[in-house]
Amino acid sequence: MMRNSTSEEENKKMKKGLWSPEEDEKLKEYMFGNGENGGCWSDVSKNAGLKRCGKSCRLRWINYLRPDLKRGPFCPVEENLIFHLHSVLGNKWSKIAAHLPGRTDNEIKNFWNSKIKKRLKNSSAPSITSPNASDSSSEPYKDSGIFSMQDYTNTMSMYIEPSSSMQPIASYHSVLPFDDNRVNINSEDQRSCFQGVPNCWTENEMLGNNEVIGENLGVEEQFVPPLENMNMKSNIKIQNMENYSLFNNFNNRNNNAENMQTCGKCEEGDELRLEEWVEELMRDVSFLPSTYK
DNA sequence: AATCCATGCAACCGCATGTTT
DNA sequence: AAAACATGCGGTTGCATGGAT
Repeated sequence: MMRNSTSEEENKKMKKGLWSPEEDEKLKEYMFGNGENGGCWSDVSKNAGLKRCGKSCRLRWINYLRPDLKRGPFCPVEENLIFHLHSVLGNKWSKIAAHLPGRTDNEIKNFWNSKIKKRLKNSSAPSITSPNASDSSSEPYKDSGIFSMQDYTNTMSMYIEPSSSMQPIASYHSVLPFDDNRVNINSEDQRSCFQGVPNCWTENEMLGNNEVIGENLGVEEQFVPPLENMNMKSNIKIQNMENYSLFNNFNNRNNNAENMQTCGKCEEGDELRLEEWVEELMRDVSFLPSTYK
């Protein structure tokens, strides 16, 4: 990385506040001509003839001018995805945004702070940031209008019933534990939620039945059930160790039989309460990046 | 018509982290 | 190893807008 002589004094002279259409044009023109790798952001600012600091240019490009951005309101599918991912990742907006093609971390953060927080506040639901995993009687968010526990439980069964193929957490199919908004990607409305998903993807790929999704998610992704949302008394019968391993080792890009490690001390045929299963899962989190521990 | 208030969103700020010298 | 700088992230702020009074 080349150093730059961007002094404090220079930064003070930089313009702040809203971007004018002219400034947008300049930045777009430069970025289309040079690409995001055409230099460091302070160079972008200079070369594009903008009196903005590099940081401001970067933000404007990433959050507003990028051609692959999807504007407009969040569809129910996206809302559910955000909700679900937030329950797993917390306020890791950039990580959440990585699962929503065409959406920015800022957009999602704003959405969360305005819409979802309000909805949760209006309901009597407990705070999302203070899950009480041991309280089996609670049904968080039950009355928040965001999802029903029954739906959630049904969806969880998708993960844990060997009869169904295990779905990675961020597959678009598996992230619909809420509402009646089962995804029907044949519907134009729902399909529009997937702008940014490569056109070549098949329905299966969009629904997560393909390693393309896993590849797309990156190596850091893994299935981490949102503890606060679970019916901890549900029973899981481990009938298919392959799926159980796959479930627990989604972070492993190469989910082949040789590479699979088991997580916890479960064996085929074991019957676990979900509560126990989660304990098992959380006991062995050595594969998780430190940020998740 | 004027004012107040709530809301949504764009942008800034400070900090952490990574890279280069 | 330390300093300087760039980048990225999350929290926060402030402005624009629209609805209510």
